[in-house]
Amino acid sequence: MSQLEKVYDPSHVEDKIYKMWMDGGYFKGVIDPLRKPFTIVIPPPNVTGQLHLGHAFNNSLQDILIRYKRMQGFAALWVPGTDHAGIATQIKVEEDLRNEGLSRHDLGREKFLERVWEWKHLYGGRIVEQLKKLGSSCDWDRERFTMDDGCSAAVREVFVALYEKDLIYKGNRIINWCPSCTTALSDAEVEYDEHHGHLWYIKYQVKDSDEFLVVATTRPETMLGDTGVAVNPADERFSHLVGKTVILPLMNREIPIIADDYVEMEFGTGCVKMTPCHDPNDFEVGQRHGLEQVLMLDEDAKVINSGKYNGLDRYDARSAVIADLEALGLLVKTEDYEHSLGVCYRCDTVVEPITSDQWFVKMTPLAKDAIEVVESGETKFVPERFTKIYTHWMENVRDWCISRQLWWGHQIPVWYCDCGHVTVSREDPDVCEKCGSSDIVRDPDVLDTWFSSALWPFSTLGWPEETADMEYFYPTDVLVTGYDIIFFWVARMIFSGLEHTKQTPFHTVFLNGIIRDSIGRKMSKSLGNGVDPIDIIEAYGADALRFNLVTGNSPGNDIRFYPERCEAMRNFANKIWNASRFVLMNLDESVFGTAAVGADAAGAAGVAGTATGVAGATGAAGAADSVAQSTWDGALPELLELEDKWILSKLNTLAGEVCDNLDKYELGVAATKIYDFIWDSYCDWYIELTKPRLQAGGDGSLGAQKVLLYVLDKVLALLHPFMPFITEEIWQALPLNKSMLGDALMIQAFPEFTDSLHFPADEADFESIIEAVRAVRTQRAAMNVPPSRKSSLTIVTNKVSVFEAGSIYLGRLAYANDLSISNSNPSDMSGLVAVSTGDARLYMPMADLVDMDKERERIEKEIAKARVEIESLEARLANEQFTSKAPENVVSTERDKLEKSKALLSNLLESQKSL
RNA sequence: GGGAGCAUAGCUCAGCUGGGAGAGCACAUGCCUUACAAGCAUGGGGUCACAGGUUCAAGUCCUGUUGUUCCCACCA
Repeated sequence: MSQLEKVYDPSHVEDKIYKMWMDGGYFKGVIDPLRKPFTIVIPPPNVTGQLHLGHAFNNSLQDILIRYKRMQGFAALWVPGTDHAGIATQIKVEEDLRNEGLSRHDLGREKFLERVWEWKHLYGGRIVEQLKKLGSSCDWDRERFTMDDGCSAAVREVFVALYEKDLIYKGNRIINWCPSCTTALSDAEVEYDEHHGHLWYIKYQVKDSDEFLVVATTRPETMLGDTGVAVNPADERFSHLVGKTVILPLMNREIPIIADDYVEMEFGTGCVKMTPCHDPNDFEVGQRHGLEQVLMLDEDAKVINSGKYNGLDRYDARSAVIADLEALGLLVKTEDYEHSLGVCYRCDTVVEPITSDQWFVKMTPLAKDAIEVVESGETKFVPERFTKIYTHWMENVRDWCISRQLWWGHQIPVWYCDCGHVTVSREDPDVCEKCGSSDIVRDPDVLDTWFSSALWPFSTLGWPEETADMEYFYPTDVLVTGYDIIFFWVARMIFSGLEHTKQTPFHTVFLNGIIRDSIGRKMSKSLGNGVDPIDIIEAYGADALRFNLVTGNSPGNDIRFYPERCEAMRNFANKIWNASRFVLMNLDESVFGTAAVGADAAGAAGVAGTATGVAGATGAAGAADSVAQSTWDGALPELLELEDKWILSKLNTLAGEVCDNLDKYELGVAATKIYDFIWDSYCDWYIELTKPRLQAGGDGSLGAQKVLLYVLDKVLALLHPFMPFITEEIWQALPLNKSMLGDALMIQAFPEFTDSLHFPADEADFESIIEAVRAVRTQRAAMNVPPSRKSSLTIVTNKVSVFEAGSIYLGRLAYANDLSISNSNPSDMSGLVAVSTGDARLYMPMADLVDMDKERERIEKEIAKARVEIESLEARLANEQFTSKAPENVVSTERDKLEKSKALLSNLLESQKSL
């Protein structure tokens, strides 16, 4: 009857289903006063970027949460968008230009920016399309870009507001300079790598004396900019020299010897050369002591202000300086030295600390509330341990350098006038606001990319306008991102949200780890160990990729990625596919009416059709049109068999636990439970159990069909957030009352726990049957009996009615051709092999197949084991400490165990008699 | 110099608020049992890093040790 293919092929399904969702408008976040909103904003990927596994992971998590909440009835909104990624994007376009033999300066600012926009239009859609391949249910009508008009307006508003509150200032301070990107960087944008370098010891002669001071340095070329030598005030070795001067070698400059606590007496020689323009510490010491500032490197890290060294690259200058010092006999010694070096997070170039005029955000006043809101629990981190990392950073944060010497980005809204006045304005001014001169020049710098990202949760919803979206969807709910950008992004969103909207931008920060390769290395371009998610999707399907990423790991932990693991997940998808195929092909047309027809229709439009190449023609419309319909009201049969209650009760428990896990962000645990239920409980047991009923026909068969379909429907809903494509594809084929339910699984109600389907006693009864079946199978396997060899089976049990209820399938599961169930031993025990469980003894006439001596040995062992178990349980229950202190349910569980062990022992002893 | 994570089956990892260890892959044996061989059944394999402690009860909580990874930090 069913024409569904035997093997699930995601490539014929996913695009079609995605289009169906889009056409249905199911991703739209709709303002509905009757519903609660649930909002997630995407961490905007770089507009020039390509999807990597980190994106795939992060966006899978977001999609799971948003689909779950949507199915729960929330007005779910997932806001997508991309980031202009100042440095990264500018570098790429400049690379392009370089291939044409041009630099950005050849084009000029305006032309260059045109080029970047062109680039953006060309590649900006790529990553968005890749996100769709993953199944991301974003509201694409609300897609934003950090440099679109709205976001730019937000940036402008924030800059001016902070300036007016005196929280933004311009200052000449020491900053991190990337000579390759030729821009300033914030502290967060510098990464520190261990580096083996040297420590050079250089002699500085004290003026008018034959004494020398020896300084140690890792960057000898910076001596060209030295303006002092510092010693510790308590250091008696040098106290007589403080206040005197030394002659700076090579430059022959007279510089003072000063005393400052910053100097550690034990380190090096106890004397530190002071280069205020090129070292953050020296800068501060210099400020305290009024040291002169000599800048000795320009923006390309070439030497300036240093006579014959001018124009040398910093490393050439280092060699030259060392050679000259050595020639003069001033180089005392050179030691190998391990130290950390700051490099640019975009291009890995060693950064230079340089004094420079830059714009800064004052952090201390902003950090205060941002700490408070996290410590009070108003904003929570999941996992919780990241709270400490965040607060520690926030408590020690320094002012944020926000100006960048780039062209691609939000240009700083500041205009300078010859009169000295600085105009900072929300609107582009024509004249100086003070003197009225039209001769004003705009600050050429742009803002740090993260300045605009920091506003993302509200700029995307229309702020600073008072939009309906802002009103309804803000604050957002959960921010899902990698722990590696807590400082760059999360922290800055929190203080920005608090400062500008007076609210925390989200109540939960759900952090995910880093994806590593199979041997634990970070994936990187330079290592070439990256895996393209699109390749994985093509090979195994998006559902398999998602399931791989989300199972087997816990929140905040890194993941090693094994493509082979996707195979297991693809197999799981195939398992569901075939189980569904089984259910569909067994539904009775006369009862499910249009159902069977509908199932076929969907199958034809979906898989069977695609397999014959018709898919393209029918496409998404085909799937939507062929939604299976049924007149079945969805009600369970009045008479539920034991196994029906068992599976329904397990499903019910599962639904409760999955909701619970998802609410606690334990996505992996939830996914694993669904996996186990589908594969183990539903496929390996329940479907097998229904086969005899389905073959027998009648009410029993119909009941089984309804339960099969009911459970499949619910479990597809449970699985849908994790594996959206295959679940939707199958659901479309299910004969349900879609006119009542709606046309897509993704908008069905998410199953939850209900008392009416909770049957613990029946579950336990059925477990007795499972246990008995397993015991028989184990014994047969031990005897090497193939399933094809049937035998009679005599079950002796005090749960006769339970086993009788299972008699229809017991024979099949235990490979028996003749079944007898009673509460007393068979009259003739000769030639029987027996296995025992707590509730039954099972006799098979296969004595000829076993070595009786070994069989006796086996039973002896089992008896001994049971006795040990009983002894231990009795001891525990006899312990007054245990019975009085342990909770009642634990004690009763132990009593049950004891009863069971005793029953098992008695069954073992009884079956021993037959040997 | 601070801080954090991790250490569980051959491999990769789950194990939520303490009640007697799981999955996937791998391995072994037997099966084409009419949904699925991308499958079914059965099995082997773990002093849960080490040492203390709390508790009636400890992979699970506390302390320390070792190994490992990472983050932060102004020691030239």
